[in-house]
Amino acid sequence: MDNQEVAEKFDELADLLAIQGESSFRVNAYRRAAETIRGLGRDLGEITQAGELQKIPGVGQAIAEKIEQLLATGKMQALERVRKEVPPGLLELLQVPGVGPKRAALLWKELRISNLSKLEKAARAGKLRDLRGLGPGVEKNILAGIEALARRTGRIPIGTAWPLAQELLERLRQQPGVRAAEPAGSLRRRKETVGDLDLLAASPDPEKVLAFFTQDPLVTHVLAQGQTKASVELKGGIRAQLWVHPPERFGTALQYATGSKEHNVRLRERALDLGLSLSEHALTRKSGKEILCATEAEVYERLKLPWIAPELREDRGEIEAALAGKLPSLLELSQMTADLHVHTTWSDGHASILEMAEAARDLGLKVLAITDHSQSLGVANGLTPARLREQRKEIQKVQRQLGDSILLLQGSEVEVRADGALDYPDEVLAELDLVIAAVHSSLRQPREQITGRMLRAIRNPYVHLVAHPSGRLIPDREPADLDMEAVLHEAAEQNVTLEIDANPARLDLDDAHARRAAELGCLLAINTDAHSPPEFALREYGVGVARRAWLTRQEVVTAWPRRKVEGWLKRRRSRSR
DNA sequence: GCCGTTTTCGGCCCGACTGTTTTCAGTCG
Repeated sequence: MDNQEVAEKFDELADLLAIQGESSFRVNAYRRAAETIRGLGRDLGEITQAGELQKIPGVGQAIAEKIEQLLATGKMQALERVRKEVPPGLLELLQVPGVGPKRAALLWKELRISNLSKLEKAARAGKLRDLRGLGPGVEKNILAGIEALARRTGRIPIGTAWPLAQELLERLRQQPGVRAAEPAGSLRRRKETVGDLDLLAASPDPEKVLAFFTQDPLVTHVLAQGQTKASVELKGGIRAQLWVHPPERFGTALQYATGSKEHNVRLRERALDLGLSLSEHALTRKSGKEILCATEAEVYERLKLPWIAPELREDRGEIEAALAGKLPSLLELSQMTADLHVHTTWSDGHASILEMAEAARDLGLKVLAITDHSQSLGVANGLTPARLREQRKEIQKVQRQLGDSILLLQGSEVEVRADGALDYPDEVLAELDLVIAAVHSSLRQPREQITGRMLRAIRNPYVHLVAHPSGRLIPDREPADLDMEAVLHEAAEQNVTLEIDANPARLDLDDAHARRAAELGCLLAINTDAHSPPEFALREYGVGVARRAWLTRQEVVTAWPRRKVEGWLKRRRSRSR
């Protein structure tokens, strides 16, 4: 059972107990534990064996025992018990906007409603309005909620959400009176997927801005429009909401809307410790006097903290680090110097070596590795050793054409075969400047097999880098069942660098594993895996993952100066002699 | 259920909104 599954069990336990009317503090303790477990980047099994479960924040004796039980038996007694007491269908009721634990319990107790379809039937029959605390309004909202649920699109990949948000924000910024317009929520924190687009604007005249927003060409429906907030549906069913705050309160507003919820809870506790109350409108002294913050930096300053980058705001230790003066100096897009994984028309790319090299140079990159597919990947027109040698000549030709402005490397994205052997013999690998090992097939092998296969590839002395290690595709393909902790340890041991594939459909490694990799001493490389020049722009999503993983320039090979990258290539190679 | 250089017991974040109410409960973010 992996971390994700354990987290889901605790979330379920929390939901069920909430329906039972259990103390919200206890319920929250389970939810917090679930959230922390999701962000660990290290297998709970490992942590259990090391006897370190209770070192996880929010995990005490009781939760530690439940985790151990889950890992050992696949079940948790406490959960099994409440599952018997609460009809399982009640959990899906919680998905309906307007139905929380209290109402779910009421619906069950009074009307024996135990699943969504029964709820819908009862609502249509007008039976909900007679319940205590409910009325025709709630009934109508619940029906609307059920319909919204039915046409709900899943989470939106950041690669879709970010450009849409930028387009909306750009138009807002051009409106007179709009002093600032920024993304907020998980979008600003650069999560790999977002639920909706949270946008924030500063203006002394909110209603005018909101009216403009609801008229945007991207908007298909206006779901709600008040004095400070509007909620709309965009093409493709994506939801967006805009809050407009007065400029002098924009700092607290942006801080609040950026979240995460967990980070904000910690921040408000911090405020209370300092005799202040923090809300989206202001910091308030006990006397009732407000302290207004126009910028986020002022909010953090008033709380006697350095400004914390949005990507870190997940309550994964950033507050403690800030207090200790140990926040990392996060990697920035402008620091990127290299891309070590791109394709050309030699395999399945859409542009020539020259076109890719010029595009990279124009973006200011100093090193570019041409890494077309290896021979066994027939569908992608993989290169035989003979074609590989021809390609080398062309790369050299382009290098002469472009001169010193950018260093071109000949690499290859070499298939790791089902048994862990690489797709070229050693003498061919030895001719390459850069060898990337990558798994594209047999991704559903059992854990032991695919882990062993990956470890064998990492131990190959010619391998510099492992591409998109988990093989996942968002949202279509789950990651391979890898023992990632073993993979990261071996990579650290063998001095093999791990990729953060910047394509928003991959973002692989993910943030949690990238952070763990760095903790273990691995180096990382942010590559675009570009198949055409415009895809170099995807770098920023890889940088987002790296920042969420607390990475600094030092840990990211593709942010190093050219000389240092060359040294890195040789250092690995010297091990192979 | 967790947590503690104020505490091993008694706390545990904030406000808007909605619909139901005559002062508040529930939900949401």
